[in-house]
Amino acid sequence: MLQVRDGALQALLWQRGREPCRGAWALPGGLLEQGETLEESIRRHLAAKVDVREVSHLEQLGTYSEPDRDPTAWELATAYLGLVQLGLDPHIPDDTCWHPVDQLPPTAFDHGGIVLAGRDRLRGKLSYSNAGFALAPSTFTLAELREVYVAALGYEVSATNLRRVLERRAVIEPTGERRPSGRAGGRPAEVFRFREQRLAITDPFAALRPRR
Amino acid sequence: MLQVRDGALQALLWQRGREPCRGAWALPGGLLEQGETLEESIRRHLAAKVDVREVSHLEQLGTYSEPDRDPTAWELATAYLGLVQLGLDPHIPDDTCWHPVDQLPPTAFDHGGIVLAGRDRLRGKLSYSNAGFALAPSTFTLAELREVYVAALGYEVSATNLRRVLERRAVIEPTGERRPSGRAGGRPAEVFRFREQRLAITDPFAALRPRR
DNA sequence: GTAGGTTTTCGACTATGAGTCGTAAACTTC
DNA sequence: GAAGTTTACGACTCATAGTCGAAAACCTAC
Repeated sequence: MLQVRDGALQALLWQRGREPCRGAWALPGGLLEQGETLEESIRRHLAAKVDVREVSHLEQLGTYSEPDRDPTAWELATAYLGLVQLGLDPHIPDDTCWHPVDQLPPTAFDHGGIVLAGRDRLRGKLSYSNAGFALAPSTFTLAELREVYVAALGYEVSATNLRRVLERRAVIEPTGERRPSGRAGGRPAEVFRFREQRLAITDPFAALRPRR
Repeated sequence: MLQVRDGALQALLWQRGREPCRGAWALPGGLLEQGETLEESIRRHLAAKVDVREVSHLEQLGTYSEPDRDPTAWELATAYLGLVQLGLDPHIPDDTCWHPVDQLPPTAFDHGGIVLAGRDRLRGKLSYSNAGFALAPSTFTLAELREVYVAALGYEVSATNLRRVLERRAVIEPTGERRPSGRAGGRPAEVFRFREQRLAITDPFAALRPRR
């Protein structure tokens, strides 16, 4: 579960109370039940930590099968990447906490690597899909959207470019509204929204494809 | 397992001899054993059908968990995408056969969808990675490489462009050799090779990233 | 040996998309 | 109203990709 908070991309982890890996931080999850889909299982276990309705996107990341990933038992794990929009602040239990993905605490099992894999997957998708919809609030100004992209990608992006690129690809559209900027005044910003609220690849690569 | 054969992208399938799905075409695979990695398991089962040393690339595709994907039992399956270079012709058993991915026969379970997912994954990676190394012969002329890309992508690509793009990204390099073209004569073609024989992302997106 | 046919290579031109920058627009506060 | 702040937008430049045509380098046949 990833979300942009305080200008940084953060992951939701909980601190294990018992062995193995007591005290280490782990991803939410648990065992699969009979006749259950992996996605159903993830949503069920996730529900113990957050309100699942606040998860705007969920996709399978990969299945980890190293025999020694759990020192006490032979267990496979299928990891999912979940995204929460900026601004939502789901209620979470006491043993649970958001951690910046670039400063992870000691993690249980291979969960640290999984978080980084999720981060990288997200970074890729931000460039060739409308994945931003799952991180940004439902409506936003360009300055706000820019902050989301900066936090998630880890490098500067220009608002001018961001607007041109996303508007040309028909990923975002203006709502027609305006929103006064912060307390310092200034020209009110246009309000935008994502056209789609589910993942769509933005016709990725003109590369190598004939024009007509 | 995908390979370009006869100018088309083809998948290796075997025909089931017994229920369930008797007579339908299935992907090679089988059950995971204790203490085994998923990749080890795939290689072990694959070895029953082909010489695994001829598989130039293998990556995890996804895990399928629909409860009714196998009508007789509740089973999860983790699918892998394997690639074989053009020109190799692995020895395969009698019940096994290559099928063009765009004209699949009736398939067992959800294997048809898995093949299409593998095809789409490949098509994406051809555009933003050096994945071509796993489909092309170890050395090749531009005309040959073009045929590989056309077969895999499903649309025309220009040899001029292909060369410029892949050379600029430092994905391929000339070997210095030349190879006389087909029987009709003509200027001998330069021989190229991929720089890397393992998957590498080709610094994907200048998009949104500052130049300096 | 030369002429004609074939295939590949390469340069020139064009189109498009992206990065940068500066200025205008539209507000706030004093 | 003046000064300050923030956003929007146009103009310019650069990089990359698509297209086309001519030249290069070979073959075969006469």
